Amino acid sequence: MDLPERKRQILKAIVENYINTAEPVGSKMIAGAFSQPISSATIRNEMSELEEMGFLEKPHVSAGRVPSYAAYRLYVDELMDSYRMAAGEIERLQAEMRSRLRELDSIMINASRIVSHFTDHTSVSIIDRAGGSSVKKVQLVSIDDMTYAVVLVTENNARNKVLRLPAPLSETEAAVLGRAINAALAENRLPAFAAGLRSIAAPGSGALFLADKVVELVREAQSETHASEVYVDGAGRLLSNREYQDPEKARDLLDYLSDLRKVGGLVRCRTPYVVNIRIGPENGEPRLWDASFVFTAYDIDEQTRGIVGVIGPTRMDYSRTIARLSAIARQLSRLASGENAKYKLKEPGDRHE
Amino acid sequence: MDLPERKRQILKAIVENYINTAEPVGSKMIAGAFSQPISSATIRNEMSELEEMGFLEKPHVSAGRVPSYAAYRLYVDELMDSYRMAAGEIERLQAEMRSRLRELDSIMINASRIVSHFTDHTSVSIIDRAGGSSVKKVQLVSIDDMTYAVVLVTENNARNKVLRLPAPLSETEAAVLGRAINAALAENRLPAFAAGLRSIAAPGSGALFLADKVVELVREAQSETHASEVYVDGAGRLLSNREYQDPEKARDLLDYLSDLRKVGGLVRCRTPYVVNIRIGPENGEPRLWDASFVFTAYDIDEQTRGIVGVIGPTRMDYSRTIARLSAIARQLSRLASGENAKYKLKEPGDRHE
DNA sequence: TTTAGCACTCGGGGGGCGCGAGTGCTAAAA
DNA sequence: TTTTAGCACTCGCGCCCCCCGAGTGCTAAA
Repeated sequence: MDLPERKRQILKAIVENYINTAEPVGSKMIAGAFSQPISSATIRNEMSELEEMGFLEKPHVSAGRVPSYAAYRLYVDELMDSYRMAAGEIERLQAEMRSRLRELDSIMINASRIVSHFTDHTSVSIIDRAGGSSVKKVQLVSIDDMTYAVVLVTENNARNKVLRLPAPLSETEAAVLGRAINAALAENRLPAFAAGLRSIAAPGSGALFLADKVVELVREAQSETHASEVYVDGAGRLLSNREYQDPEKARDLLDYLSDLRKVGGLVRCRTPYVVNIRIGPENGEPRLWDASFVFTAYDIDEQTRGIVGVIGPTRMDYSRTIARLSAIARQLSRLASGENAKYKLKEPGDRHE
Repeated sequence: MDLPERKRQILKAIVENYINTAEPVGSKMIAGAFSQPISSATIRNEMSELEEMGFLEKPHVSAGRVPSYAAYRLYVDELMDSYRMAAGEIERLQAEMRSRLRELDSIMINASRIVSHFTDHTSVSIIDRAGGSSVKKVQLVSIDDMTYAVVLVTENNARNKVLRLPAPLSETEAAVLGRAINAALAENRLPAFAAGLRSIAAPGSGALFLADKVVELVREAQSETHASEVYVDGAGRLLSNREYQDPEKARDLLDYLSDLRKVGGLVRCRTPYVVNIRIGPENGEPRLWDASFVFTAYDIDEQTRGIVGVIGPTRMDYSRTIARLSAIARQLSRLASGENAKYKLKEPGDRHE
């Protein structure tokens, strides 16, 4: 973007002012904010040009100007200073994270809580199994002869699902079935195995039902992020923003956020530790047109990636948010990979797109 | 409550009117609603008596009256007609539930969703392990030699937690440890076993760490409802109510709801299929003073109880909510116990307190 | 005991008004 | 040519005021 230096400075000042005050910015305000004195008339000229270029908008004739989406985009791409967290902030963050994140599988919920708390925005936390979480092992755990827990063991996580069988299955039968399933799984011919079983076993038998379910669960585990792996926290903080004082708007957004599958689908982010920013319409989803979604990924292991992000008004303090998010992501990754960081970590605010 | 019949009718009409309109109710309004003609002056006399008795309040001199908490209490206890769901409604409910609730352990999340959808209120869903969920079996599943999933099998559910060990532990060692733990668990001397292990095993060894963690997890499983077993859905629906148009109030309540532990603590409900109603201050929690919490429990098994409920303004349509909630609870229990209902089920709206 | 009538109360909505922030334009200064 | 000062103009917002009307309590008659 080959915008003359002075226009850039003016635009930057306007965006930052608006971020802080949520009120349209006038020419005098900006004139006062410059080091070398410059008259408000000059600013006005520049501003009306910036408006023609599509960076500013007027809510009405005699109010100041408000940044457009294009302005925010330019701001985060080129104008924004990167914010560095003070030592104290970082310490508080680390302390809080250490105390909360003792177990690996509570990472998601707690990450969400921490992000929301430290950024003062509504947060989203997602587990993303890139290309599927290659199930390594399946364990059938008998609860009673009609009820089994299927434990799927993946790279460094496990999850279980409890199923009720249509017909009883003894523990020894289950053990046999379990071995067969794992053998099939290792050779990657699980669906074939289940199909084969269908011709042998009695229809409606517990073993057949269980085998089918396992195939389904494994497939599910390997495909998309699913709802149980999306978590939203701090929804109430949305309401603190002036733009969501209108209950209609807030309601729309909250409703959207409670559809976790959709929220999970928002994220297409493959490069870890790069902070992604989606401003307004860039999100696709109409209900997010006046919201921004800022998120970043962290590695949990080679197959699994966590994503944390915040949702707030387009007028959010991007540079603070970015700094905090990436600090949190680095910490998370460090904790997830057991302190002995296998992955090269970037400095906060290094890159974003 | 020995209130004369006419006063009861008037109070009932006022409460119902207010539930529908959210606006203070005047004497004429009520006079018109009666079958035998009765003058507004008479109503006014009655109303001012009801006010003295603490059932009505005046927002200001020249508005109508608004029911007090006591009035809602009396209303749900004695005045309210019980609402019966139409056949169509029940069918839709059952269809939706069948399609959503295939797996047992997704009950909580989906129950919440269904309740929110059918009652049009914010819903809460909790798993309550009355007196602890007696862990029947512990399974150690190796992910790699530094990482294990501990699967706790309870009456008819399972949950797992992934732990990273301080030192490696082979799969065969884990199997031995697993057997020992289960033996100890069966005889209810698990803590003693872990303590004994401490004197034999090397400090900092994987086995010791794991054993300690298992003890901790079992204890945790046996104690309180914990955060991962509380789920809130449809938070946005709060904002549809006139009383939460004020973002301040809405924010307070949403913040409260996002503290899941606290929400879990709200519920002290031991009798299943009885709809409990906590009106305003009855909830204890100050942030719920102008909200009502209506909930009911359903049996999952002898040890485990699910709780579903809704949170809304004190002016909520109690009788519809009660009918729907108890229909949902009965369905849930039926599904959870595999259609062959072991528990005697009540009719909807039968009892509540 | 009920009812009609009446004076009184106030909250809320609408209209009018003035303030002030902000703009665009023009003309002079740099 | 660019910057700046000056000025007329616009218009949203807050303020005040006032009136309307729903609703009340009281009193006196049925």
